[in-house]
Amino acid sequence: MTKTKLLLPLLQLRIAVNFKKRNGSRMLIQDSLKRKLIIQEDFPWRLPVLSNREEAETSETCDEILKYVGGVDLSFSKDDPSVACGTLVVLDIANLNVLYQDSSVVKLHIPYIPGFLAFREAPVLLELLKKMKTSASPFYPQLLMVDGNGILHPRGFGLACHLGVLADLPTIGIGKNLHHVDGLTLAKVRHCLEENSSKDIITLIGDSGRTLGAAMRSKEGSLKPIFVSVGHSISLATAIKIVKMTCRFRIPEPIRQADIRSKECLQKLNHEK
DNA sequence: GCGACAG
DNA sequence: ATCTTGTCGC
Repeated sequence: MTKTKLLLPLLQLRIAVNFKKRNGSRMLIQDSLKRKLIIQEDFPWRLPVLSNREEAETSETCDEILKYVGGVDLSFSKDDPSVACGTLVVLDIANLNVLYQDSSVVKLHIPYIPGFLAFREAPVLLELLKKMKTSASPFYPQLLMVDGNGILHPRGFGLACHLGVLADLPTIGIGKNLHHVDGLTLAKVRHCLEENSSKDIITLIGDSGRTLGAAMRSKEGSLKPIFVSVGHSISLATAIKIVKMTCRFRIPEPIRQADIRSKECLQKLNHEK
């Protein structure tokens, strides 16, 4: 009896120390990957003109035009939270049709810790991208939209940045909830949105003065915004344009489709059991 | 010390 | 992330 009363706190202490150590090394990894991060335009293509897309398709120039937009998301099993399905989709930005889809069911060993989402989710998604690249699919994305933040992150290096750097792809981070960072709070954001009710986008500037992203009412008259931030090799202005082009509903279509299809994948798996 | 904390 | 029904509206 007394033994357990003594050992329990010791075990908890050990666990807490290990937790701190692991996150410390993860912070170092984030800092070192961050040196490769590009926060400006760095891609070979240009945006399509959707109002007259016929013309854009057969443009006289030989410039590359953005067409293949990827989306990634994970869903989790309700029975076993360590079982997840990662999905990669690629849509045609001109009509938002799904051109490619692939899913992978995996067992996760790393827990979700705020600020360290990438260590849990990135491995599966990178594997899906790698598989697509090595299979020489003609639809390999020119840009990736990620379910999670970019530089809107405690150390300026969220999941979207992590994936962008490691996959060497332009990425855009999309948050469905605000990660409270650099003095930003939901109350402040709501206040700003109410003040400028004419605008559907407000820039998120932290206490440090840095521009971290944008809160965007992607659906007409919707109160709940989405949070757009730069992932890799793109500017916030371009990221916002692309998000607008891909929003049929509140969540941009590439991410929404990845979400829907990853859930379907788990459903099927459950059904087979 | 307390609260906050993407998915 | 996940558990959850109906319901109000275009």
